[in-house]
Amino acid sequence: MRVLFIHADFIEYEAKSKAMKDAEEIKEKKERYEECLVSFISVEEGDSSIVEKITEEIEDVAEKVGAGRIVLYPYAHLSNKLASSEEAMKVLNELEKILGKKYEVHRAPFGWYKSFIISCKGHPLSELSKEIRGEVKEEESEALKAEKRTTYWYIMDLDGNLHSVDDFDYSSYPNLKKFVNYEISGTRAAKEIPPHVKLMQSLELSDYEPGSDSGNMRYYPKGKLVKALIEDYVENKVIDYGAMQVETPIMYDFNHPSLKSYLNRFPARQYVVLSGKDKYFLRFAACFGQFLMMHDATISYRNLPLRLYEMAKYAFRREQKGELSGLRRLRAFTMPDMHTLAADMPQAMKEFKKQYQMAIDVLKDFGLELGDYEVAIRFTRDFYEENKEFIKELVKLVNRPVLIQMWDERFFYFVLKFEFNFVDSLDKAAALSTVQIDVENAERYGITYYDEKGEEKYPYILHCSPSGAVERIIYAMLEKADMEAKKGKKPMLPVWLSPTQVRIIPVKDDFIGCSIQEMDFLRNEGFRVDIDDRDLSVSRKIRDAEKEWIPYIVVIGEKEKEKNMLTVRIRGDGVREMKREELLSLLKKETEGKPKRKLPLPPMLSQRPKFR
RNA sequence: GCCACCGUAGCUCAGCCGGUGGAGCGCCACCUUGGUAAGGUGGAGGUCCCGGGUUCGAUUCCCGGCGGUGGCUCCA
Repeated sequence: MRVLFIHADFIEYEAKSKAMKDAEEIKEKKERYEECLVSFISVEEGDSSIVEKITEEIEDVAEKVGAGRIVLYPYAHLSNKLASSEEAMKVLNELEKILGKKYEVHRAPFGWYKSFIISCKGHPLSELSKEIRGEVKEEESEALKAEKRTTYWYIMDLDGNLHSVDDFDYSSYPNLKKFVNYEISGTRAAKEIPPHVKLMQSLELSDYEPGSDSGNMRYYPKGKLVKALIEDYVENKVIDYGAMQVETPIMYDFNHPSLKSYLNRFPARQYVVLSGKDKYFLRFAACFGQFLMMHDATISYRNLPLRLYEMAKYAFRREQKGELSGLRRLRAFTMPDMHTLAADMPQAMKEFKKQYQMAIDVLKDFGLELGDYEVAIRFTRDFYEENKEFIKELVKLVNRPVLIQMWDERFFYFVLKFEFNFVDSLDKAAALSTVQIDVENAERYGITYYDEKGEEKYPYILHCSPSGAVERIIYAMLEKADMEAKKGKKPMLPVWLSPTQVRIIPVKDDFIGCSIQEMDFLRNEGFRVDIDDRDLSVSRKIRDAEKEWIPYIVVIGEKEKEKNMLTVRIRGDGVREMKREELLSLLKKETEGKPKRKLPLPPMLSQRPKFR
């Protein structure tokens, strides 16, 4: 329903002629009402099921402007998806009846061309429009209610026994306790800005962008580099795993039949793009493009498991404003998204387990070990009854108790799912890696393969994000670094992700020349090196380098030149003298097997602007 | 969407119980040529978020907006 409210000194209207055959019969053609809230109403499809909600909204407005008299004025011109005239009449009559209990209500005739004169009061609330929608929301909350009724929570221990979440002994697993609280009851976090927000700003990684919508961040050169390296890393990982990288559009037609029904399964709000007369939504994952591609492909059982992968940049979810938080929860984010077609459940489970292991490995390379995150495994009761041993094996692989959520019935499109959840210092949990076994969408999208007998079949689809959103990885790394700093450790990023890996500090200008030589030596090996050539004291330059979390700081002066050695300050590990080759092999060791990218900033610090 | 807090220099913030504003950092200049977490001096830089009200006078008080953040609801 769409409503335009005008708080009026008076409205006067006159029914002129019938606009349709089944216009209602009327006695009085002309009416005038003083001091009233005029509600111009377009009844839309499905409104008859949300009359209650509509009355609440209208009452809300009437109360705000202090109106005791309401004029309901059928007005078809606010919407392009009008309800049938029968439904519209029904809704209007009901509104009149319900509102009539509290207010003096008048209704202008339905189905007539009318002339009217209105005098709007002109105060701030005197003009107001509302779109009242309930259809999707109602369905969703029903589903949610049902989910809550039939959801069971457990902790599974290493022997595969299920414990009630209330009775489990969490003394060795404080973070699991926090995670369980967060999942089941929600937490009251302290009123604080999350530590990673200050870090992302002070390290010049990323920042809020006031010129965009909330939750759309800007990334400074260092942040862009870290992000790009994470993306490179995940991309390499899934390609090694056997995925085929593709690229798909970021916006889709609202009215595409498969997408439409899938959208209804996803309650999150979308960004809508209006282009001419057409309406599109921005993708919230890479599912659509990949599914549509798979739909058109000719697939043999020999091709399975078949894996498509895309770095969804961006995925858009129009989260509620108050829910946005730094890099933890965004409206535009970067998500590696892989979909695997599996012939049958055994193959799907085999893939699931491999991807589970891959996720563990991936997080480890970002410095997030088992114990830095909590594991949740969710499934339907049927799946569990048939595959108890499989679940136990998953728990053994992480070697720690796991939160279990079980549903009597399947509410979502999957029968099995896991996530790795990072628990931060404010006791908030955020999902990182996840894999799901989808039993619904192959059919919805018409994705099929031909089996050994040449018969066309629906495969299972695994959704996998091996790392979770790239921004969330940065969030988790920064939050973890902050926790370590609070324990007295020096916070840092893994060396392969450090924007500057080696900072060279010449003791005075005379040594800039040989600093450049040292820089070039390491740079030719693919490392990111810069030189602090600013006119500042050595200790000041050290301080700045430490504040940037630079893993290796090299001071070059007379001593070094004479002895042909480097004095290297290793982050968190004191100062050591070494040959340049030794530093090189340290760097190689720290970054082995990881992607490399060039320094995204001028190597001379005097050339750099401050972004903050 | 609801609630709370905040909005003053590029950044972090102080201040004004009403008389058109400060600090530190950063930036610029000069001095200093340095040895492992801040060398010194000086300078430039402001629509005190916007609109209205009260007042002789509002950055300050009041009302209303807008923006930001945090919490709640929500989170496939």
